[in-house]
Amino acid sequence: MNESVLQREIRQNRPFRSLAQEAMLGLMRTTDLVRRTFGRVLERQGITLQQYNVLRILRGAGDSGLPTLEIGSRMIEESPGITRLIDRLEAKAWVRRERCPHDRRQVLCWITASGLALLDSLEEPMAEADDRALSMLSAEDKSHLIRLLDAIRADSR
Amino acid sequence: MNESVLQREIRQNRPFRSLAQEAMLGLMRTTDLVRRTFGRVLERQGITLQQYNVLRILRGAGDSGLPTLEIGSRMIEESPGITRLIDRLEAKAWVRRERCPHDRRQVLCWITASGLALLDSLEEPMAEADDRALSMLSAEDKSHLIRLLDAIRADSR
DNA sequence: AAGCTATACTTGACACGTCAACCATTGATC
DNA sequence: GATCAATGGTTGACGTGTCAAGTATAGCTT
Repeated sequence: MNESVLQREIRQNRPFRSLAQEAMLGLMRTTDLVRRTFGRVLERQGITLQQYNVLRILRGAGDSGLPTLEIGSRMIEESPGITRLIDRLEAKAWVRRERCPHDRRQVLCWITASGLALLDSLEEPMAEADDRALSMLSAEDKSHLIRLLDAIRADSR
Repeated sequence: MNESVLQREIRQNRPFRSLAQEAMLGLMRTTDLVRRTFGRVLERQGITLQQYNVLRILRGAGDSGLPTLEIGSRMIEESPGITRLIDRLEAKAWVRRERCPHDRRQVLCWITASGLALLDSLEEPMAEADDRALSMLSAEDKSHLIRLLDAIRADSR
């Protein structure tokens, strides 16, 4: 009877139903772990992972800005969360919002200069965190992991 | 210039800093996706993914039950969340709690008969969800994914 | 121009994760 | 046996994900 790594990790004697189950559980536990690792890097600057993601999306959008829901669709969330997330970013002056004159239903969002400065200061520590989190994998392993994950997402949409 | 799958997915023109960054982002997006898939299966029974995990842990513990924080440590969370999570499970009568007579600081938790029945009824739909989520991967792919994830967790602890 | 539907949010409610502060009980120390 | 630190849990506060319901604006239909 050979016990898997994960099984021992969660002190569960019941065997996995299938490879698929073991992989899904591993996926969730691994992601929770790395998410917390990144969270710790970011919390030093008073920012959360989701807020960081939004700022990066807005930086990518440049001067033209982005409507609220477009930001939401580039993350994975449903809409309602985005409004409040951006409320907090605006409160910290990392984001500026303005009702769009052409279509008054939309609210356009831009990253501010201080938001850009924040992202700059996080560039290096975050790159380090990425590398450290996967330092045990070879380049080939990382590429393979990327391909496997791409495949999972491609099919479940 | 060849654009990665993920890059197109998030409509971001900036290239990834590294393979590690691309893999991390892929990990988070993929997990969010599958988490929501499972969530939809479970919500039909009025239960969340975390509650489901706790019930499974308690089923594994059997008649001797488990102290509150021990449950927490088998999940990934910090302690405070567990108390309230179990409050909700107790409210739905899927879990029973009792202060431990030998060490009155501890609160032991057991899954109830109706909790067990709930798990039984979820066994099949959850197994199906696992398989469907990874149906595009061969057995070899799944094993490889499991190994890669195990390796990541083993080193970041 | 009035009415209808779709779009783009916004708000309220509830489940979680996480931190900090707190309370009760134990167990070791003096 | 009193004191004190450690252990096990709970509570409050805040950020977030998600659903359902509501509001304002656009744009098409008639």
